[in-house]
Amino acid sequence: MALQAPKGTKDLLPEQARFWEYFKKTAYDIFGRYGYAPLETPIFEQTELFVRGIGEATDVVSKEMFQVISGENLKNLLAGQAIKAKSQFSLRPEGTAGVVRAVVQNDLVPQGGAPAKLMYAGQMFRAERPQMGRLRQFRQVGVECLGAEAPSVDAEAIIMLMRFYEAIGIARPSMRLLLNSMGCDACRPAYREEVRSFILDHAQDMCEECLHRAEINPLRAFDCKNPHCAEIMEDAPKITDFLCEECRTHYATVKSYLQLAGIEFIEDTRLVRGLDYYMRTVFEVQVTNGMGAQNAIGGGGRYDKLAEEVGGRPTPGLGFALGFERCVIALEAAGNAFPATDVPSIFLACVDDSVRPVAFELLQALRDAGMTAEMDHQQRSLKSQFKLADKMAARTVCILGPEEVAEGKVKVRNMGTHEEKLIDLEAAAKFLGNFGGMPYNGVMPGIEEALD
RNA sequence: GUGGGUAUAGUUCAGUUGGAUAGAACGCCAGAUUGUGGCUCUGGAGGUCGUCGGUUCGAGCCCGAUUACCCACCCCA
Repeated sequence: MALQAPKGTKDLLPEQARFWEYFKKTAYDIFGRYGYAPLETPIFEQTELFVRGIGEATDVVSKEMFQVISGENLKNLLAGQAIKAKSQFSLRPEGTAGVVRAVVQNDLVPQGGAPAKLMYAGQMFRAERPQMGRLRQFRQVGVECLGAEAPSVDAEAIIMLMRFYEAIGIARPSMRLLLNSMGCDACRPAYREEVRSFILDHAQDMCEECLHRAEINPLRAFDCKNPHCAEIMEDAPKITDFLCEECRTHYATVKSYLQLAGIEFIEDTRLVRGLDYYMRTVFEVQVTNGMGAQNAIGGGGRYDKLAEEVGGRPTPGLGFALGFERCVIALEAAGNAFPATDVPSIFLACVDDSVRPVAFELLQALRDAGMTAEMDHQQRSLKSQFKLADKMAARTVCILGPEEVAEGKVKVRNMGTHEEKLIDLEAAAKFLGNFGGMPYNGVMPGIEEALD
């Protein structure tokens, strides 16, 4: 059997790869207006960074990371030797930890300095069982703002996130923005305990999974898909009733900024994020139709303690990540095609094989002059060369036959108007440079005019 | 890690209770007066029916195993 791409990975075929480029560019354009600058971090990091940053008990860290190991260390490991912590690497399962590490390491938020606003785009890796909207290698675009605690940071991030979705063609009504506050070290522990005892009080009615959650991370019981559990959790204590004064004010301010900006949101007290570093503001954007089970196209929140966790000085942070592949699903489900990339091109058709060297030479000249040009490479008939030209949406076809070449000419055909003109081979590149950029149905200029 | 589903042409899929040369659409190739595309018409190429084994006079179809993919749980973007 032919070799295949690894499970859970996908090739981005040209159309999709182009869209990925467009997707990144659009994100960087929009986020750039909000002051975010690009940052590229390694695709693998010390495993310890993710363990400390994301949380040892999270699923992402405890069972979904791809380990990276050099051949030498693998040999040592198989021989029963330990690998130094500094040589234990994992492919990044998300972007935030690496960015925060880079901020700390490069001191991008010096004491008293302005916040560092950073954005990234790239592949993430999680060793999960693949399904719709869930791959082992997937692409995320994300932003991180380090060094500012104000709720305006949270609000503007959410605003630009929604702006981005609309810019790439996901209609506002098809999305819903969920918002919640998870409290902070001051108020969350008490709440957490409250939820834990609530679950234990209803132990006989809850699924086994939730009982397990009660001990590990009680808040995750809010995510349980079991309808019965969900029903019970409806009556569970709500985080919003437990927020401390600071968290309450922060949350209220974020909401008021969003309202000011006309961004609709749904307060969802059950929204809890699975990564340990989140606190205070958390949000998630979902698309409801055609997404399968994985309907979150983006999400994020505040993580004011993460920098310390990674060994830096206390630096508040906020960020989000959005999934490229899931956005593509949302776009396709809504019947939206990728933006067409209309590259006007020129095709050189050869009447017989004798003129191929001449065509080949002209082809390079056209490309050197900045045009997109192509010829047949399969000895096809003239007729099918024209079909090829059509397929690549060539506006112009140059016909080279023994007769033309003998006179040092080339015949230029406007595929829209069927107009044909004989011009000198030597002047062809210049002529086509002027003509090639014309609208499909445009009239060819006179030769003197074009060569002016 | 746990369930369920699918596997037939380049692609999307038909294929009746097991029966002779396995079909369609689209795509591809070639023609339809000379050296010229889109539309139309005609013809043609292309399949070890995922793989291995079993039942049977006979298997694309039934049984078992295996692999791959998909979907769901879980988790998350």
